[in-house]
Amino acid sequence: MPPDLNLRISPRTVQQETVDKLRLAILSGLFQPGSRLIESQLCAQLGISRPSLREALRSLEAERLIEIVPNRGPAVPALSWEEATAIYEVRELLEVEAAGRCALRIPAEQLHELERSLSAFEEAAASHDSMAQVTTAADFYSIILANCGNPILEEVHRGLVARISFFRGRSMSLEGRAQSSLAEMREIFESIAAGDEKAARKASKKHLLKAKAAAKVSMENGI
Amino acid sequence: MPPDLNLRISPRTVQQETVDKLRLAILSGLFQPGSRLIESQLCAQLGISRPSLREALRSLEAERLIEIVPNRGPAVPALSWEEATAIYEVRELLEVEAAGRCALRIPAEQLHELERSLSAFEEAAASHDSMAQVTTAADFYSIILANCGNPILEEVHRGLVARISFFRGRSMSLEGRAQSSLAEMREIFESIAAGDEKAARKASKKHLLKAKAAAKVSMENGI
DNA sequence: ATTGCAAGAATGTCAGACAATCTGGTTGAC
DNA sequence: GTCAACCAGATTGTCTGACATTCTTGCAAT
Repeated sequence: MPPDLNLRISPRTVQQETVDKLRLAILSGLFQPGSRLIESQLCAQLGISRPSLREALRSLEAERLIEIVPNRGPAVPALSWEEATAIYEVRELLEVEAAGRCALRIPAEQLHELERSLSAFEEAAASHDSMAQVTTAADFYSIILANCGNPILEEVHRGLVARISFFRGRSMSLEGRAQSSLAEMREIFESIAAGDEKAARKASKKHLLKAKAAAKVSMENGI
Repeated sequence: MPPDLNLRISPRTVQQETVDKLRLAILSGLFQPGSRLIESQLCAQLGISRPSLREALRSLEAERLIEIVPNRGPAVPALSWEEATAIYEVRELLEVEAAGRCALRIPAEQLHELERSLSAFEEAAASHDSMAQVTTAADFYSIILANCGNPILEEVHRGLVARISFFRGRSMSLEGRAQSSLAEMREIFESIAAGDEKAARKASKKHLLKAKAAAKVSMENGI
């Protein structure tokens, strides 16, 4: 038997496409937090039937990207500051651990990729494009999480980060935040490159605390 | 405006009931890992329609309790040891943190409840009823997670524990594991009762490492 | 202005249908 | 006898349509 090349491309189903489209719409802020989603409208816009849409909505509900109240339907939850804080705290736990592990085990090639993503963020930071900043910063952390050696850590982290995407855009556009963030990320990168677990943990923790503080400021100013 | 009394009991929908029933069936081991779930059979057994069932299955898929491969349908995933290890590692992160926080902030009444749950486990451990042991041990940790002050920590933890429920039953029935577990849990409880964060973390970590080792042994022996 | 009600909108749930895909066993060729 | 192709049944993916229940909203009445 030839090795399983995983060539059997699993066909993308309507429900998968729909979940992806809706997730993207939520993460990019197309649906305002607090706004309700009307099934019939979404069906028409996406060109799919109600059963398919409802399956997709259940997936997103389980991801906590939307809330479905019986007889009221789905809505994008408005994150309270307490909830956001709780998420930031768990994120800290995970990211610090991931950064520490990464320092001990990241392969050279992936380290190079991490460096490239840092450069991409540097460019975005200079360009004052806060959307690009969020994306490239997310890439940076994705690489760290992907190389920490624990796929569950990565999976849980991705789920949590998605839920606070709303804040990330806002906080990144704070005066000076991008530059500060860049310095912190560079410190993380260099600690990992040096294989210094302890320094990587410390730098990662510092970065997250500052990010949390920035998110708080932006929230208090924001609304 | 009067405070939100949350008296509006949200009606339980068919899909919620179904998710709960199926989740219970999976966690209790009624569906063997690796076995496929046939929609038509489940519909008949549960007395519901296919759309409702499929919504429930999507929820469980997002919880990672089942896997749905396009055109092959849902199945209970057979956890590999690597995956289980990864889950145990993240669980350790979360539980250690929760135990530490708990030591600093648990209210007296909840502490008492924790003590009661410890007694319940003690009783179960003496009775050689491994099902009761798993349940009561889960209760014990639920109380800790519920009082750590971070609902996200609790939520993520619950999701992870559900995925390794299969192992928990097996490892708890190992010779002497229940008694050993009891001693470890008592140590955790006493650290928390004393308000000693550091000790609580340490005890919690020790407990998890042993649980992981027990799970490994039971897995290697098991199949 | 507040309350109550009625029309409309939206959701929860079901039944039935059909095409696409997978599975397993049978047939046929070598 | 073994292996490959193939066919029938089973199963899933998706849609349409329908209807009862529940929520929302605007209007009317006090």
